Amino acid sequence: MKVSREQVAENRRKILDAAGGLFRSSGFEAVTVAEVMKAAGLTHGGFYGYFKSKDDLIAHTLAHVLEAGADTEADLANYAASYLTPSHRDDFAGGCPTAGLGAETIRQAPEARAAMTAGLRRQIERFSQSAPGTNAAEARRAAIGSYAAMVGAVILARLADDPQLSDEVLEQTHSWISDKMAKAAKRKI
Amino acid sequence: MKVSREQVAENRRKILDAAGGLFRSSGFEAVTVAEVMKAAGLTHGGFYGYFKSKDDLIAHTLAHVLEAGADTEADLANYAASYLTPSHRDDFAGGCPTAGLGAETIRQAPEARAAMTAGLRRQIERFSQSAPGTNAAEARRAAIGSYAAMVGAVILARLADDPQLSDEVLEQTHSWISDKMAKAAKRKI
DNA sequence: TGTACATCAGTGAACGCGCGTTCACTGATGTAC
DNA sequence: TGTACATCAGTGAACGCGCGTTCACTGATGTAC
Repeated sequence: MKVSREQVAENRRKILDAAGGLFRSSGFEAVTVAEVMKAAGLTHGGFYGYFKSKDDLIAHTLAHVLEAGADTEADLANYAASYLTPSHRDDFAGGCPTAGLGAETIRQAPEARAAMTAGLRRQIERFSQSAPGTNAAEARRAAIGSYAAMVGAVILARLADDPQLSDEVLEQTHSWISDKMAKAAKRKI
Repeated sequence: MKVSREQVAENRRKILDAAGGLFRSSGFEAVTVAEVMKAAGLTHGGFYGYFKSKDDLIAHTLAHVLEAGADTEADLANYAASYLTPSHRDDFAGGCPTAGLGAETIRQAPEARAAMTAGLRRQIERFSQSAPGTNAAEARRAAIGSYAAMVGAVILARLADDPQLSDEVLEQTHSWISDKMAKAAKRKI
C-alpha cells in the first residue's frame, strides 16, 4: 500500500540507521538486504524503491553514519580518551565507522571509498584545530598520527581474543598518545 | 590420481601461499575455494582432502602467513620506515596480514582470531626489544603505540581515494612516530 | 469541501546465479610378498 | 629386485542453499475537478 511522503522520508532514515548498525556489527557482506529491511520494519521487496542496489545502500549508509559523527566531540584529547576505551571497543553497532568498516571499504565501490575519504578529511581537519604543535603543520601531523593510532588500536583490541592484551592495547596506546601530546603542548607554551 | 607424499606436502604449501595472497588482495569472503585451488594448480574438488572447510583454510592461512613474517626485520624504527611507504600500501598480496585482514578477522572463527592474536603478541614482543624507553614498560608502550599507528595508517592510506592525502597519511604518521622515538631515545641517554 | 481516479510505496513469491561442499570415479603410488 | 594389489590424491559433475534482484499485485495517498 502507498504511504505518505513523510512516512517515505522516515522509512529511508530507518533503513539507513538499521544498515549503519548492522554493517558495523557484522560487516557489509554478512548483512543481507532482507535483514536491513526487516530491522527497518519493512519487507525486502520494497528495498529497490529506496536504493539502486546493495552497493548503493553501502555508500549512502557510510555517508549517513559519517555525517552523524561529524558533530560530536571535536577536541582531540577528549576524543582519544573516549575512543580508546573498552566500551567503545565493544560497541560495534554504534562505534567509529572507520575502525569498524574502513578496512572493508577499501574493496568497495568508488562511491563508498569517496564517502570514507570525505570523513577522514573532516576528522583530520577537526583534530588539527585542537592538536598540539608550534605551527599548523605540526598540529596536522599530530592529528593524523593520533587518529591512525586510535583506529589501529581499536582494530587490534577487537582482534585480540585475550581481554588482558586487548585492554593493554587500548590503555598503552592512549598513554602513548597522551604523553606525546603533553610534550608537544608544553613545548608550545 | 594419487600423488607422492612430497607432492602432497608441496601442494599444501602451494594452497596456503595462494590463499595468503588472494585473501590479502580481496578479503576472505570475496575469494572462493575454487579460486584458491586454481591458483595452487589444482581443481576445487581436492580441497577437502587438505582442509576441513573454508574457515579451516582461513585459520591455517593466517598462521602460515604470520609465521612467515616472524623472521623479517625486527628493529622497530626500520620496520616502521618500510611499513609506512606507498610500496607497502600498494602491495596487498604481500603486505602485512594484520593491516590487510585484521579487521575482517574480528568476525572470523575463534581459530582465526587466535592465530592473529599470537601474531600480535609476537610483534609487540619483538618491537619491545628495539623500542626506546627508560625501562621495559616504556619500551612496550612505545611498541604497542607505534604498531597501532602503523596498522591504522596503512588502512587509512589504502582507504583514501586521493593519492595526495594517502601519501600524507603515511609520511606524517612516520614522522610523528619517528619524532616520538627520537625524543624517547635521547631521554634514555 | 467532497468525490473519482491515477499514482506509487509496500508486499511476498519467484528467479537465477554463485559458492561451499559432496561424491563416484580414475589412475599413480607405495606396500606386501 | 620384480610383480599384484590396495590405497588414496586428484578430478569434475552435481547438489543445495542463500542472497541480490525482479515482478505482478494491493490498497492507501493525494490530486483533479
